Amino acid sequence: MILKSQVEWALHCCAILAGLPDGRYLSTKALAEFHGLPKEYLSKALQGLSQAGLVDTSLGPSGGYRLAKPPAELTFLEIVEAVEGRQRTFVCTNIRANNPCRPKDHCESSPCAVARIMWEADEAWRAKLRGVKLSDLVGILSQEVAPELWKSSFEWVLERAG
Amino acid sequence: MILKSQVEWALHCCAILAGLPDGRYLSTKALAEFHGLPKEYLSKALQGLSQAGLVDTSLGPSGGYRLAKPPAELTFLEIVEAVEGRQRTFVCTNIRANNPCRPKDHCESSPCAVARIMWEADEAWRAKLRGVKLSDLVGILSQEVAPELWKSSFEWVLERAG
DNA sequence: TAAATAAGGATATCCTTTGTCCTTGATAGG
DNA sequence: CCTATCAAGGACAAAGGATATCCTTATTTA
Repeated sequence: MILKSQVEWALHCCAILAGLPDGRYLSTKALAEFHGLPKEYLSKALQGLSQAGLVDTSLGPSGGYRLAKPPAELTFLEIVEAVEGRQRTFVCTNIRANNPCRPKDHCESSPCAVARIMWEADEAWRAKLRGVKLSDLVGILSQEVAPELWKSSFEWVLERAG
Repeated sequence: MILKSQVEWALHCCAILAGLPDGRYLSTKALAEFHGLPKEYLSKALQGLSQAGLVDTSLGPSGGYRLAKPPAELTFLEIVEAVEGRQRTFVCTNIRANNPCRPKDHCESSPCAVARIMWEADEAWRAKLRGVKLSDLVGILSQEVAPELWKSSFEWVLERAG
C-alpha cells in the first residue's frame, strides 16, 4: 500500500506555487523541469489539483497554474486527496456474510466491526493531514533550505512565471 | 492506495482463532471455508502471520493454526503489518535533489520536510492500530453478533478444530 | 497569425495484487 | 509402519493499477 508518486509531486509543486507573486502563473513545463519530472505525466497530477479547485489555470503563452487560495487555507489532506482520491485504504468485502452458519435472510445491523476499526485508523491519518497547512510546509522549508538556494530557486521560478 | 484484501482476511481469521480452546488448531481449509475465501491464497496470508510469530502451526491431520499469544496482547497493527508489510505509505524519491539551482556538492541535512509530514500521518495511523487489541474486536463481536449465530459459529469451528 | 498552454483521450509498459497449481517435508492416527 | 492431512513455499498466470508517452483540441497571449 503505497501512495502514488504523484502525491509527492503535487505537494512539492504546491510549495513552489505558494511562493508565486499574486496574479502570476507557472507552467507544467517549468514545474516539471524544476523537479526533474516527466512533463506529460506531471500534467495529470496538476489536472487533479485543478479539478479539485485547488489551483486556477490560465491558457496560452505565459499561462499555467497558481493557487486558488492562500497557502494558510490549503491543507495537505486536500492536496493528497485531489491526486490520490478519497477512497478509504481499507475496503470491507463483508466476508462475514459467507459464514456457513448464517441464516439466508440474515440482515446486518451495522458495518463490520473490523472495518469500523480500520476506518478509524484511516480517519486518524486524514486528521493529521488535515491539520497541516501548505503554509506550515513553506515555513519549515524557509527555515531549512540554504538561503542561497532558496533565493536562486525563487529567481529561477520568477524568470519562468507568466 | 488500498490495503491488500489479505489484511481483512487475516483480521477475521485471528478473531476466529481467538475463540479456539487452548491447545487446539484450526486448518487453512476450515478458515477458508468459514469465510468463503480461496484456500491456497488465504494460506499466503496465514504464512505471513506465522512468519511474524503471531501464530503457532502444527502439521499433519488435526494440524493448523492457533494464536501464539493471548488476544489481549495481540494488536491490530501487528496483524496488519504481518500481512501488508512495514513499509511507509509515503515514499520520498527526494525530488528536491533535481532542483536545477542546486550546487552539485549540495548535501542534505535531514529528510525532506514533505516526507516528514507524510510520515507523521503514517505514524498516526499506526498508533491508532497499535491501540486496538484483538481482544477488543472479540469484545465488540460478542456484543454485536446475534447470540444464535455466535453459538453456531463457535460449534462449527469446534467440530473442525484439531 | 503563430506559438504556447491546459485538458484530456488513447495507448503501452511495468509492477503489484490476486489466484491457482504443484512439490516437499512433517505429523497424527490407524 | 502407512497413509491421509497439513503447513510451507516455489512457479506461474490473470487482472488491475501505476507510470509514463503521444496525440488532438480549444484557448489565449504576444
